[in-house]
Amino acid sequence: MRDVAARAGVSTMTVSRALNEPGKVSEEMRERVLRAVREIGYLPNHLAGSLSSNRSTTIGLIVPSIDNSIYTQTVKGLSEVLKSSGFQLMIAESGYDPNEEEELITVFLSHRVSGLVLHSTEHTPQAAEKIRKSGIPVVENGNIPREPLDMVVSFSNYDASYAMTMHLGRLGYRKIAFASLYSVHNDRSQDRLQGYHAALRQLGLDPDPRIVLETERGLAAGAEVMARVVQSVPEVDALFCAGDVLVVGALFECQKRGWAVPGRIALASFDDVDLLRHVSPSVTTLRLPRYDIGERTARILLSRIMDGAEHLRGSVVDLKFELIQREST
Amino acid sequence: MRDVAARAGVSTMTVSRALNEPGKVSEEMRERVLRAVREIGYLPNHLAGSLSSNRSTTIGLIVPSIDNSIYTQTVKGLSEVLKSSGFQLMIAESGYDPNEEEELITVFLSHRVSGLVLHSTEHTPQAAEKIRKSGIPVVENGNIPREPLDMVVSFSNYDASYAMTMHLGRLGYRKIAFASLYSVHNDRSQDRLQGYHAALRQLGLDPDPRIVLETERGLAAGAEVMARVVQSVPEVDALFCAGDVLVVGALFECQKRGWAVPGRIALASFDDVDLLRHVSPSVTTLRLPRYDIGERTARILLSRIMDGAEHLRGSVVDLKFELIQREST
DNA sequence: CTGGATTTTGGTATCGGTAACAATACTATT
DNA sequence: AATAGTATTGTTACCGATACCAAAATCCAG
Repeated sequence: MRDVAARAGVSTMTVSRALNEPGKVSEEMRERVLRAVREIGYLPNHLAGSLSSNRSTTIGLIVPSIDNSIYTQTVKGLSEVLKSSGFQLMIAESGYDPNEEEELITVFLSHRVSGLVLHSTEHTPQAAEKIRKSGIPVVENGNIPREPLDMVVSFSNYDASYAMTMHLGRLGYRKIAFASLYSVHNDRSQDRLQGYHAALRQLGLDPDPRIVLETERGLAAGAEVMARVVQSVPEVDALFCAGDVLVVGALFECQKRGWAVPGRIALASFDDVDLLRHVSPSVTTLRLPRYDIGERTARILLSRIMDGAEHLRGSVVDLKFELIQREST
Repeated sequence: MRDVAARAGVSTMTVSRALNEPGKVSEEMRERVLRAVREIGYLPNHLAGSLSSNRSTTIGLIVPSIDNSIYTQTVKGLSEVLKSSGFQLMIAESGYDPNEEEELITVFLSHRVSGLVLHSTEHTPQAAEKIRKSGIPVVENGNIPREPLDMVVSFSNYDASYAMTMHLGRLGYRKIAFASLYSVHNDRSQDRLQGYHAALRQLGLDPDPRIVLETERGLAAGAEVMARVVQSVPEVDALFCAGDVLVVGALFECQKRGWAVPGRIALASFDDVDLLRHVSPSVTTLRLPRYDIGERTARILLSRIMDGAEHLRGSVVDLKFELIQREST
């Protein structure tokens, strides 16, 4: 930058202004500076800029696991909005471990990110304290937590799970099994389970621990769950797979065993991946606002960061989901 | 940091060393400093550190599209290795546009990333020039380009496509259709197409432009391609879907129409997603070293950055793929 | 044409660290 | 015990930008 200033015969301050606040510099100066920039091939140093101005243009994002396709839409939403405002995304994965998350938060804070997006809503007390102390805005967006750190943009896993279970009940299913991913350190899973139970109560159905299962991700796990449930509790007439692509594994298993869907057993899922519309029978599921979550998250963060919109602190955006009835129920 | 130094009664230099080069500081000092750090709740400022030392611990990654599950494994490999060395990942998407990519490279360079990972291997001349000028190490990992910018960690799309086409030929298929994603600004698609053609020549089969199609991503596109190919050229006996989950859409379409797979038509795919093993018939495909690519990319980058391993400049790591024969062919 | 208001430009300190070298304390050797 | 050698700590300058305030240039009404 020194070189640019020298070449253009102006001070570094003028160069800085020409680049960042073009309005505050005369037409002539601006052109002179820009020409010098081009001639020298000058590339501003963002680190120096951020350090000096005490503002940064990076946002930290922590997801439980990067190789999980359900986040990709959200990340895309985030990324697109942030990019249009010149912000950069730093991404890391916590492996569903709150301590790991705390560590990553520390790292991001030391990188002076100007905002944080957390997919998990379970945090260590120290993590919460560090964030509070740093004063930067945070958005949680995997769930609607009982005690938000700050802002929230999400749908309610509880409501969604409740809605689907109620839907199954209204369709006349009476022995509704429930499969989810492991709920340890996964409040999304926990809330889905609770929504399921609440709906059962509402429907006047008795909970049966034999048909409530937790498993790992993947098609094989879904198939395994399907087989186990039907064999241990033959009177089961529906299976609600509240996670990942479990339902597809379950469906394949039914096809293999010759169990009619929904004749023998109905199937419902949680996330509307493209696949569910194309399999046969097509699968009843919930359409979740994955992309919107990312987009809104970015917008609300940027409002806080750029416009200092303090009135948004602590705001909770509960985005709606949609239940899609298809052939499998 | 000033505060920490004061509290511990030492100079800032000693604090800096205690934190970053513990070996160069006496046991006693180290403890004194660490205690002060804890008491004050001091968080180092990475921006300042990087600026001062002219080293950073961030790596820039540019993928064509974030919401594409084929990258997630690679990103995971990258992320895990980088994290273990304290490096951070900045991710952005170029939307398959080289100009956009150039823009992002510029941004990353101004953030002083210490390395770049590019999934695309098609770049603007200016982008190449900027990278060269910056002197930072780069890894391309979506393909093996004819003229690498610097280092490459990938499998060969050409070889993989060639191998699968040859495989189909050896199995006796004579009218092999080929479907890929649009190849404009997508050298991976282009190379796959060339590999296909090379194999046809080797097999002594005539190319037929009517059965070489490009389409968009998604199941619907795969289904559409399937229907179109069979109807326009009934003698087709195999379809090689060289991209995304096209093959699944194609398979569903066959099931819907009652076309036996592989009786009426054989199906082969490019990427071994979990699904292909579980559908019926299971689908012949290529197992690509997605995770390994990320891992190796990270390792080779770190060698260059931390150990200054200049002998690695320009090295090309051609990771092997594996052809998995299943029921569909 | 002049004085004050306004716009444009520049000088200097500073952001929070680290590099490079200087100074001091400690060890080992003869 | 003296000296060279090594380990530890401190001093100072600087990384590359921006904030803050001062100075110069421009504008405009009276």
